[in-house]
Amino acid sequence: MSNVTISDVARKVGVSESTVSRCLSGFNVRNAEAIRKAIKELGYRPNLVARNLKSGRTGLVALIVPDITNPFFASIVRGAELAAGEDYMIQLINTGEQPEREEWAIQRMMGQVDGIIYVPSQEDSEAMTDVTDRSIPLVFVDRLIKNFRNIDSVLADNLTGGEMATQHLLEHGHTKIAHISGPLTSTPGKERAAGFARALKAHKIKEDSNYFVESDFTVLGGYQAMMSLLSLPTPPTAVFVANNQMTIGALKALKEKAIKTPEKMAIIGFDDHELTDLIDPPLTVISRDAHLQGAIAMQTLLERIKGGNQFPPKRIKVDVRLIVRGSCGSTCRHRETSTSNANKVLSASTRS
Amino acid sequence: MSNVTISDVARKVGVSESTVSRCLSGFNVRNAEAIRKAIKELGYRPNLVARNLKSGRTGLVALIVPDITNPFFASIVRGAELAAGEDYMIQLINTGEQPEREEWAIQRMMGQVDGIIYVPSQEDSEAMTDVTDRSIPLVFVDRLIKNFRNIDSVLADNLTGGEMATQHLLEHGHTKIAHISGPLTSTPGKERAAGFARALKAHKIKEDSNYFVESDFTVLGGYQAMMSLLSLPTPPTAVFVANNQMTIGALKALKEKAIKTPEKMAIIGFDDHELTDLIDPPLTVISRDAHLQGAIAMQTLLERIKGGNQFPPKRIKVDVRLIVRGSCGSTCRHRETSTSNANKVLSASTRS
DNA sequence: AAGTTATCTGCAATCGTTTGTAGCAACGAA
DNA sequence: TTCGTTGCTACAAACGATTGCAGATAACTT
Repeated sequence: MSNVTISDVARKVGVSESTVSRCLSGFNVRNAEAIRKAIKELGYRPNLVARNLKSGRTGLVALIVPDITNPFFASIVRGAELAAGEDYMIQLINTGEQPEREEWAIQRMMGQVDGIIYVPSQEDSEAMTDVTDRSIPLVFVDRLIKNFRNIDSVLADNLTGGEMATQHLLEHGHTKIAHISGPLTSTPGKERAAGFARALKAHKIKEDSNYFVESDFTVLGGYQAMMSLLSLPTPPTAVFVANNQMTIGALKALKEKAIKTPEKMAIIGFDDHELTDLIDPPLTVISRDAHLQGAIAMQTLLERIKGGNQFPPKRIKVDVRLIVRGSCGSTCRHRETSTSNANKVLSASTRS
Repeated sequence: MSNVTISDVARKVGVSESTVSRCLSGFNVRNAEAIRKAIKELGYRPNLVARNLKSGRTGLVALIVPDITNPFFASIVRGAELAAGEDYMIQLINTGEQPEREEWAIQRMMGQVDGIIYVPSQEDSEAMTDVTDRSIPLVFVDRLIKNFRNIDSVLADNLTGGEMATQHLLEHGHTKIAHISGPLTSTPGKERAAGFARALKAHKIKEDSNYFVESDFTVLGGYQAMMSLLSLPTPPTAVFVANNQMTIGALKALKEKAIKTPEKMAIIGFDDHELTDLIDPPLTVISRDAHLQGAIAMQTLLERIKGGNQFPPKRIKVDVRLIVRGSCGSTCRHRETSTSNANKVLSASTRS
């Protein structure tokens, strides 16, 4: 509602609009003082929309995430924001994992933002095909859409993560190990499940389909999945849960059934949480630097916005690490193992 | 980067730009079919920036919060987004409780958004005075800035909350009760501390300045505060912590010192958390509906955007309630007490 | 003092839409 | 036939800034 425009300022000082404009952009101007004074007195503030129309850029980046209430995504957003600096602001959209809403959001964002950082819910999404046509920079984070082969992405090393988690349970002597997976239509769901399978195979343990429950990354889903595992004739003695929300649900189920952890049931989660070392027992997890992941995504996007399609699509994977606490049985506390020690480096290794 | 404009479409069909424009806005147009076809073929998408310039509105609302990583603020944002519907999108800014960044953000937002929802960090902020001059709709959430008397706000009933928390500890027989407060320069910090004081007074317990630690709403702050309480010659037997982050810190301190809760130290927090019933012992808290608070804020803002300053400033307070778990001693589990039962109603009671 | 350069200024076009106004055709009513 | 109405359409003027261009002024040079 900026009532006062640049021409008001110009008129008051007695110069042309262009002079005021140039004064604002830092050029040398004769009546600079008077102009600044008039600007202050009138309370003039440049209309960014008009400026954007002329310049063709908006200084806005859309961040499309499933649910900001999930601390993991909140960290991604925070990391991205910090990496954006003062040049770009963030437009946030929660999709609730609903593909229709994702499509709506993308459609609506195009032509209003300079780029999009996108956490899609499903790997196969036909509806998104026309998005690529439009030449708006896009970066996938955490998950991707399969038929978009030429798009930048910043994922985690989910395969190794799933493998490490399962391996850890195996090392504690478990053989009846279950996996509560995310949707197998999503990148992390699929990859973590693959890591689970690979670790079992390496130890020559045949997969029991009863011990594999595909869920939906939600608290409720995790709760139900754990409940169904507990109702098996011979329940597992250890569970690898594929994300933080489902782990919470699973823990609630264990608590409700008064099942002792780790004695009766060892549990390992994916993605850490500020409270994980306060719960009973402290939760062992596979973790990664979500902040970093968001920052890299933003950095990649900004390069793409500046540089266009000059460089080939990047496919970055950030490292995961094992944080051992108490929920898988006795080990020295707080041992941390990382897939590499380049974890904190912003220029993370680009693989494959 | 929308290369193709409305005039490209017009030329292709052989009509004027205005006809295409009217077709898009739903008017009856002779060659509607041909126009729609051309739009599809050319991949035309209206330039929202240009449209906004003409219409004078951007369809954007800024949400300025301290830290989206705090689940409480994440819920506020989520609630606000849902209340915004499809008409308004959300632009998110984290301030990290830094007043300079808040000021920068506000300055930058004005002229780019239609309204601002704002969680300020300090009650006295001189720097913000020129913000009111500009007639851009603004709503305070959770906290406010004092010298802005004529601005809408959606706060919580902090006074009652602080009182209820302290009262709860008193009912468990505690007399040596400490308070880890937020910054007394912030609305909730001040009001919750006032509630604490009022409850003590009502029970004729004189305040011990050793038992009052002013902290900063952060995990680290809560940790340090609890540590300092524990190092007192006669430590308190119960603590009321003024927000969720500090409570986490305080719990970490207790855990580190291996102090049993609630036997050696009862603790009650402010604001709930998905994990509070999984920690050991489950945490008793004062809680409120953050989702609702965000939704009401957005609703108020939209009314203000539409209606201007026709109606007087609203000062809304949402109710708080006590959620009893285990951290204050044995009571029946999961008892809930609310200041009123109108909690879930979107049109919350407007007081004072 | 005259010529050359450097510095600043205003005009007008532009970014991509929307929208008021006037013109035009078609139609029914008198 | 003529007049008023209706229903579309095109033209052009906005919205509020930026910017190339040419003209004006000032500041040097010789």
